[in-house]
Amino acid sequence: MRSRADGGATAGRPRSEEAHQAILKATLDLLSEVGFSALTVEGVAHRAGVGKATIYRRWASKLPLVVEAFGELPAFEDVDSGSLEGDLKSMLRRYLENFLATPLAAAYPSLAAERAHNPDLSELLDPMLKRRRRPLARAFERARDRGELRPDVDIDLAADLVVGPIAVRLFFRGMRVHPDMVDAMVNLALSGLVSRRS
Amino acid sequence: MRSRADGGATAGRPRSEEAHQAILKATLDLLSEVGFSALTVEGVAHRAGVGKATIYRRWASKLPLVVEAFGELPAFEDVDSGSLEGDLKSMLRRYLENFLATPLAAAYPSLAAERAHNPDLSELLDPMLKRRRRPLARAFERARDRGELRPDVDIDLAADLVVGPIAVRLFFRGMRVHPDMVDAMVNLALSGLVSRRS
DNA sequence: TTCTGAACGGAACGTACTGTATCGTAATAG
DNA sequence: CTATTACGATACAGTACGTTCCGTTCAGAA
Repeated sequence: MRSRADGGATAGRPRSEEAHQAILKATLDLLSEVGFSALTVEGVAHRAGVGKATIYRRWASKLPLVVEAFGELPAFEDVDSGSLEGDLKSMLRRYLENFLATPLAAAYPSLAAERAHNPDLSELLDPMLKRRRRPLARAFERARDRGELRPDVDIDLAADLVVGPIAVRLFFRGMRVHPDMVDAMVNLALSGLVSRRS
Repeated sequence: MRSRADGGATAGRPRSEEAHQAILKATLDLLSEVGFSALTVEGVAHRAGVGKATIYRRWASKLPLVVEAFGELPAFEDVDSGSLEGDLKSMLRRYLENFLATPLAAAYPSLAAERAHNPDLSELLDPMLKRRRRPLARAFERARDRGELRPDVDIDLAADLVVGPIAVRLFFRGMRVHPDMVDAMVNLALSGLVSRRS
């Protein structure tokens, strides 16, 4: 995920992997501290102890840099507990436990907003988002194979149903979602809203 | 929602309501065209045909200006169809029909991201977000009173369950959500994911 | 009517940042 | 060794922020 050609084995000084990692780390640290809007390439350069040109040799601008840094943040992890309920609760609990230790809350919505006016960004983001979501999709596939899911359920939409409430609370309402809340959320998505009376 | 004191009835030239509305309109137009990041106060001033100082006399910075403009964007509208299903489908369909005609896709996530590093913003946003969500909450209250909801359902969480998938698709996945998709989404939230076999 | 004061658009200003270019030095391959 | 790429630090032209200023306009008070 290098936005700029990194040159093959040619005569010349090789790119410094140390600088590369220092830049990504500085980006994540500053995202946490000041958020996306206030993040500057100059600030990243200073924090990472590199020259600005070093950053611009690798990334065309702030946005692709933040996209790559974003890709290093925690996503859903594979869990196979034997039941959909177990998978979902475990996965979401893990995600939430990681959430507060990362700049996800500022980075993810900012990237989402940028993409509304930058179609090129979708090409960078979509594969990454899909990858990050993959463990969740697998949990649903297993559930369908086990006959746990209603037959007419669209798996993609099902995943959105489970992830949606958490995303709204974390990202849009700025709420603290404690990992213990996961149970109630998953239960609700699994059993639905309507009274069994109908 | 005036961020700067607007002076009572004193001797002096009164604030121009025309300028005020022109500024808000220019803000929304430019949000649509260039998004939050690329929106500049200088650009808004030029588009609205006002001086920069005119904007800064009313709003401390770009952020409160965008917040006020955001508050003018479509939200959920009150619908009372007699059933929860009818209410939800109607409300969400209306919301989606309006969505594409507004800069919601860029503005809302950006404000959400900003709030992660600006607690003061929560004080501006929270009342507004609550107000925008109120019709939805009322639909759930009516449903509970009619006995349509399962007795243990938390209304706030229920609303998040319904809104969540749409929010994820609109804001985070950059998907086109056609108003006709509303039926499947609401049906899924109402009936849940799990097979009736269990 | 004049006086006072707030607001107006346009412009100037110091500061910060963008993205590019440059420089002397460093690290490689051939 | 030469040629080449990369490094950090710095300079540069351009843009935008937020503040200040100016001449003009719009209102209330006297």
